[in-house]
Amino acid sequence: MSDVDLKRRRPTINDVADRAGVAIGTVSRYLNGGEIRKSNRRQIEEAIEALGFTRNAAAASMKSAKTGIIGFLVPTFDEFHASLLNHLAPLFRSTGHTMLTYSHEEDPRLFEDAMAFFVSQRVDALIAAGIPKADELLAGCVESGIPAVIYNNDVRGLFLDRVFVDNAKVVTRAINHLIEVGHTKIAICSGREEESTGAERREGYEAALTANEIFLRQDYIVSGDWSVESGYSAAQTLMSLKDPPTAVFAANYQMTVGILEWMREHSMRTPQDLALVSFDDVDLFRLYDEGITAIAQPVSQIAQAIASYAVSRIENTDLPNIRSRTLQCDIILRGSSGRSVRNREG
Amino acid sequence: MSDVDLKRRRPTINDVADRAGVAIGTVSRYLNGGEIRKSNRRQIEEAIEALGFTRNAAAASMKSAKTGIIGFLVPTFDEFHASLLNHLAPLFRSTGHTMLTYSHEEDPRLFEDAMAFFVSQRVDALIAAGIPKADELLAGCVESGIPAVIYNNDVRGLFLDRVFVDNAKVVTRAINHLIEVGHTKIAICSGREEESTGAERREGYEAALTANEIFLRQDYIVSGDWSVESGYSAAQTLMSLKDPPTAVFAANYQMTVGILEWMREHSMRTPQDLALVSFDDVDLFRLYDEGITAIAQPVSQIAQAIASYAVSRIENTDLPNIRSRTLQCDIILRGSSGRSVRNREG
DNA sequence: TTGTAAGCGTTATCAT
DNA sequence: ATGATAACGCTTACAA
Repeated sequence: MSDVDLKRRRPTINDVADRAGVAIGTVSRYLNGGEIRKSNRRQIEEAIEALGFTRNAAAASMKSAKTGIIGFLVPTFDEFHASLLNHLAPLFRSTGHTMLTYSHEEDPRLFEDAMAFFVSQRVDALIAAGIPKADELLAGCVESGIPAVIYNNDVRGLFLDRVFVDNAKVVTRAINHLIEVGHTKIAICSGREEESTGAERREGYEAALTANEIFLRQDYIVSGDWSVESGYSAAQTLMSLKDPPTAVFAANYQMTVGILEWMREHSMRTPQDLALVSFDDVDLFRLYDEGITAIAQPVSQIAQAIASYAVSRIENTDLPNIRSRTLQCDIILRGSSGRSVRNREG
Repeated sequence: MSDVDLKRRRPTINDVADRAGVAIGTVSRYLNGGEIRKSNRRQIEEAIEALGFTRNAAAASMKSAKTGIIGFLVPTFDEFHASLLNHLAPLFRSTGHTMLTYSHEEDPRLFEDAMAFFVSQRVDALIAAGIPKADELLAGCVESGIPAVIYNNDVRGLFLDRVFVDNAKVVTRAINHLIEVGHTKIAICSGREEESTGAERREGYEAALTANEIFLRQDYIVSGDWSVESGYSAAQTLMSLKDPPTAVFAANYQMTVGILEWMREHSMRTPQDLALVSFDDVDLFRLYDEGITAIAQPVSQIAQAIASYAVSRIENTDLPNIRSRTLQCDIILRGSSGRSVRNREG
């Protein structure tokens, strides 16, 4: 049968058993780390080596419930997720799990595809950022009994573990800092308000102004959509006002990049022409000019919380309560929020 | 049996068939898009909905050879890979494939784990950056008949499709640019020379100097390991020379960040104090000061080449020849390589 | 310790 | 178009 040559049928546990002169049960036990007579062990190892056998995970996972796979639904491979994934991978690895990613680009249809895919793969757990409309989709996963952990955006009313950061609180602190330095004309370039991160960051902004009895000017509140472009046009909008702000808080990294681009094109510098504080901290902010003051998410802690929730649910399928963890962010003070020359209120 | 409630046994095609009052073969045909009598179709859809059935991919892939999965062995989620993955995902999606990532952190053991995992999952194809020692590992995958595409670093002697960029050529052009602007004391912070990208980028550097009859000073050649730290110490080393360079080429993004950090700490600016050209282009380089001249890899084209090689091999398992594609990079001229005041050779 | 055999949830091949 | 049934490659009792 040259058929074997052509089709390259992969060797199975049967082939290994044949060649080693033992039963398939023995080979299986060998593969799963059971006790094997020394001579047989050698035979089996020889056979596996010679045949180039590798266990078919699909077949294996049909009997044993666990696949060892944890599926991560990545919105997009941005800096935050890149960092999060880099932290998460070793954590899952150390508990014997394999993390696989599937990117959905925040498209609900792709999110659904991703979910369906992971469910069909019978992953042991799912990690996802809550996105608008995710609730219905995640509900199905909850019903099917697959443990899931969500982060970033809340999804109400589902039996899921959650890991968040205290967006509102840290933003309030950041705005307070701008106020202390002398700013009163403080604008915000906010993210999508349908997402709880977007809403919370804006709430934090408003809370700070209110607490300091600074009037909430609607023209200082510009809604972005997290994108670089929306940051760029927010800067444009704000700086075209008759009474432009002296400081702006941008609710994420990308929008800050957009703002910086606009400023560069208009030869404006920070903090002299506009003070700046950004959510998320990246290389750029450390190196840019005198530095961009930024809110750093505790990525390592976030990763740890996610991993521990996921793994504990896998190992103990009937933990009765939802767990929820809200972590604190740090503010990294840099030049962009420094005292500026001409920003004292007249 | 409350057993069902507790264990939450997932509904199978059998349960669906029972409830719909048809045979499992019919349900299977429905699932795979076959012709079904209208009344039955309705019954089946009702049953699937009511039961919350989802096909078990593992079971399915036991009979049909294809899994529809393409495995990507990611070294680390850095900016280049983030971008590459973002480009690749939709391409594979459009051909009906699912791209999954597994990160190996350039650790040969993890690389091996990743390979074994994907092979055991019977992925349809594998994408990997060549890493040193990858050859032995990838050899196994070639033997087992899984098509693979490698990029970035070459791995000689294996039947694999390859996608590269012309590292040497573009670096030569970049160095020529520095020479044209008046530099002769040009240093390099090179990457790992065991990797072909590292070696080629250095070769490009040397070729430019040689062609311009500039003596190759060994003290201007500092070996880094691609990391931020190695860039930082390279800057330190170079600028401590009695006769320091006036320009430096850094072989990747991270090392440039390290160099910039060192320069910032020592209040040096670019290009006045040190001209700079970097491999890889990122937000930072566009926004930094007067900008950092950078070599931009054609990520979109790289993704397209990878996807087309992978998909064509999956669809036609016996393409006789290895395909190889070498793409050209662009040089984005910015301020950091501008004519500097005090860099004319004395 | 080992062999035997019964599944696991699909797909595919038959008749019908 | 549908139903019955034999694989697919493995794990896991159970018997030996």
